[in-house]
Amino acid sequence: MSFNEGKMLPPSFEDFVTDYVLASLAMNNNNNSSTNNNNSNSNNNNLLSSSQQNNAKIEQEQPDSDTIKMFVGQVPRSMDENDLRRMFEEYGRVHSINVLRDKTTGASKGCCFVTFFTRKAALQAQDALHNVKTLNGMHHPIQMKPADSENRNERKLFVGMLSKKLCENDVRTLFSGYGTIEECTVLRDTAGNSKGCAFVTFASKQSALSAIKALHQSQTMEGCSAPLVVKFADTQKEKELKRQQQIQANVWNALAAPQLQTSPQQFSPVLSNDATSLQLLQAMSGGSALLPQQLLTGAENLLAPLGVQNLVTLAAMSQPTAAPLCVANLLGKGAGVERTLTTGLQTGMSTSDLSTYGSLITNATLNAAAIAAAGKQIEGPDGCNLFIYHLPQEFTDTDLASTFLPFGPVISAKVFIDKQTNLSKCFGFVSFDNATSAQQAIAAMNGFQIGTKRLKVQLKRAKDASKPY
DNA sequence: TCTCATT
Repeated sequence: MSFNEGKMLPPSFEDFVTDYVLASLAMNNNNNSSTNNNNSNSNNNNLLSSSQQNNAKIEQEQPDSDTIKMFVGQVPRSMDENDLRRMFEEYGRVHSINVLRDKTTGASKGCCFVTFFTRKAALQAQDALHNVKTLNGMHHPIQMKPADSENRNERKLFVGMLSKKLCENDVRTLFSGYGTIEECTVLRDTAGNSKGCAFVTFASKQSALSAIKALHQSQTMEGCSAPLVVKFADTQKEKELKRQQQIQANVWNALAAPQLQTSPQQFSPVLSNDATSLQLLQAMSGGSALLPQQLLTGAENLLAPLGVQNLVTLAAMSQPTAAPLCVANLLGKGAGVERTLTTGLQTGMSTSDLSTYGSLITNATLNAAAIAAAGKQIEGPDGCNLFIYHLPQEFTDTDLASTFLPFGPVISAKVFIDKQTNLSKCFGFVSFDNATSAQQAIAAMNGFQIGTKRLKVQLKRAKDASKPY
């Protein structure tokens, strides 16, 4: 699906972060390189027409059957299909090129596939470019190799707890007895030192399995705290999962930070400050390779002053299906990026007006405190009372109230405290004055992950529900 | 201790 199709869904928070950051970077790039007179501004417009042209060519003439489709990495994001075609055509006629792009933003992911008409041209290009030529602005040379076949992941091993003294050839030697090695890479830091782990891809899955059987935990290498690890490398899905967990961990760090008591005024200045917002987004997105490293350091500290009151904001932003607050609008506006998000859970919430948003938060915080101060639990009508389980240990009545206030008028919020220990039992009740708000809160917050646990948010059983008659 | 990217 193209990013400029009319029926586009509201972008996920992840995509928004990417979009926002890319837009910011793009603006900087344009400013910095205004003398270059490059055409990166019009990339998106060119995209559709160029790929249509490619499609037309594909129908007319087939490449040789033994040609190799190549994957090409370390491509500047500013290069489009036309730029790349020009580069590759030095090595032979190019059948097709496609730049890998973010589905939502259309921004290049910094890599592409290229298919030459002949195998020979593909290999010539690889010879001339792979680890040889470094494209403008890149810190590493072009990486060019046959595109991954679908089953590559099940032939690819991750090797951990490897002595840092071993180089690629040492690792190859170690694994050579189990089958043909297609690729072997030792992971290194920027200084070129081994990170103590490697990837080894065998030509067959059977070889990979043999290597695991024979080598996993077979020895403890020099300088390693645990025996050698040999296992299948993470799949794309697993990496995505880990990334999500990292996001939640960052959210959790923000919430569990010691400075939980914040004044209501603190929130809107944070949002109105572009640099801080960016850092907040980075911390929540688990960081991104796109981002300058120095901005990432200390992001958790920056998050701390936000406090628990904004769990719902964080929840909304990291969970695409639930977006009760339109923070994206505000940030987009602040960065000079036009974006429209029409989620409007409650009337008036979809405003792009920063001051309105600030006062919403302020009111919510004050209300939350007031509700918590009311003390004991009040029941709403049937269908308006929620049972919430897996709350963070430190969560207070006020936190609970402010978490659920954006979904509607909360008349009561109570975390249950163990009488013996005075500690939270990690569950509580929230009551709204209407059932719709309760349903919206369930839709948005049930399953929201904090650390390794997920909030359980469901209707509290009606008082007489347990009675069988 | 999972690469910068794999439609």
